[in-house]
Amino acid sequence: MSHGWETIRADVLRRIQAREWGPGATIPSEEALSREFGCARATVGRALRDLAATGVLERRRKAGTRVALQPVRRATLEIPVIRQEVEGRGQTYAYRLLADVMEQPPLPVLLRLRLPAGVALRHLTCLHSAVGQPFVYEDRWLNPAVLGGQRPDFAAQSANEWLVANMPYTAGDIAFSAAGAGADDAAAFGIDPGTPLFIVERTTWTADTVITCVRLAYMPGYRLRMTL
Amino acid sequence: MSHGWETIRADVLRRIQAREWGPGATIPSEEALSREFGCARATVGRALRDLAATGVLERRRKAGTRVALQPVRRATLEIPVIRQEVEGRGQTYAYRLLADVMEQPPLPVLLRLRLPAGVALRHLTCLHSAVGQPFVYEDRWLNPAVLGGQRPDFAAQSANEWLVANMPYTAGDIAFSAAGAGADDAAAFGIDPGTPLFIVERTTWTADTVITCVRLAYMPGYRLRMTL
DNA sequence: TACGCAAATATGTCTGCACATAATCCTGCC
DNA sequence: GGCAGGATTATGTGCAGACATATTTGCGTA
Repeated sequence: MSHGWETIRADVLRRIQAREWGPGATIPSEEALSREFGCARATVGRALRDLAATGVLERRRKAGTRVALQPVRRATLEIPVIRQEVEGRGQTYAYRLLADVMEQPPLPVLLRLRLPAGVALRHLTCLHSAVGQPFVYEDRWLNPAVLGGQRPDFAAQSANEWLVANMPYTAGDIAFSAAGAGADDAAAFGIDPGTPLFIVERTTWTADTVITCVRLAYMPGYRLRMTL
Repeated sequence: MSHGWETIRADVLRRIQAREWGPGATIPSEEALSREFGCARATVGRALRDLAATGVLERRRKAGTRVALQPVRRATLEIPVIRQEVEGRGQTYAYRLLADVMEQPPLPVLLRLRLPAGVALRHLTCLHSAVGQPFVYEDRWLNPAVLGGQRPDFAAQSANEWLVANMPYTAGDIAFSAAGAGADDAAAFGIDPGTPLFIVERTTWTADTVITCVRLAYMPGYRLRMTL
């Protein structure tokens, strides 16, 4: 009857979609299902665990497995390096460093990085282009301590790429918003101040040290797409 | 030594972060690791599979398991019903239906829904408020066929909530962008046209039928946050 | 009635084993 | 040297059984 746990997952999902098991209903136990499908309990468990991970099912010991009442839509967003995003669309990518200075960051940045006042950080601004057109204007604050003696050439390699290669597997958070172009943004893109721009702000850190805090302003009209 | 596959996952991750196994390096086989950890191969497999799912490892049969060279950042975004998003912050939620008519959608909507020209859809506009302030202005096109004889009262229950309850587990895509407030948006929020707004556009369908296509305009200053 | 403890139960995890599958590696032939 | 095809090998999946753990349920008692 079945070739594999994916078949079982598909069948369970089908029954849910067909309302055979309605929202909130408790579905049969792993044991019962394994008898029905003629396979081991572990195999059913694998299928149900996967559906629970995507939010379709909710499982609790002893209480059993039930169809989620308000299925939370979960979407996984893959955040590529900007170079890859551009080249993945078959366009030519270019990068230019605009500024690289040590200075004290403004208060909001300090708060987000949980740093005391008076600390100086490396402040980088740069421009990513696709097909010669400005694509993303980047404004980054970097903790110089993470360089650890190395002196990467941020004019040649973007800080983002250096970080993925040298400080990978970090924790962080990310926020999306819309904002009117500031003076810097307007100059970078050659547009009027106030033009709506899509903004991404990221903060990353390891267990003990803050690494970087970056604001990315995307070209007017940019859309970030993902699949549910 | 080990209490469970999560311990093993943590230890493997630690070694990767400590550069014991650098980016691109092939790590020992499941067999070797299971001997080292003193557990069954399946247990190691579970840990490595999980790390592969989060993008830290790349696995291929026969080739073995290697540390991802360019670890793709994956973030999982949970998309809540707007009511839950507001109430989850301890704020009072209110909903008001502004319009509900049958009409022919504009071309971009038809294209996204892959419908032929001339089809009429149900066009709903409504406003979600938090603490009495406009929070989201919603502009939705709904395929009337999915109602299937039911006549939900969209003045009392938002179309979104009706859909999660009655047409759950659908496929779809979602896009984020920034746009200047149009006339409708400006009227809904009481702001100047052109004010930058955060826009979410969603299209959902089942295997065979298109369900709905919605544009959500969030209040000025809204930030969508997620954790890496 | 209310409360607390014990039994029952469904999921969570682990073990050991087996076979399937996909790549790579290597050998031998041309 | 180059190529085809088989041997090798690491992961992918499955099975059966066992024990761990979290809850619920129900029973007995205050």
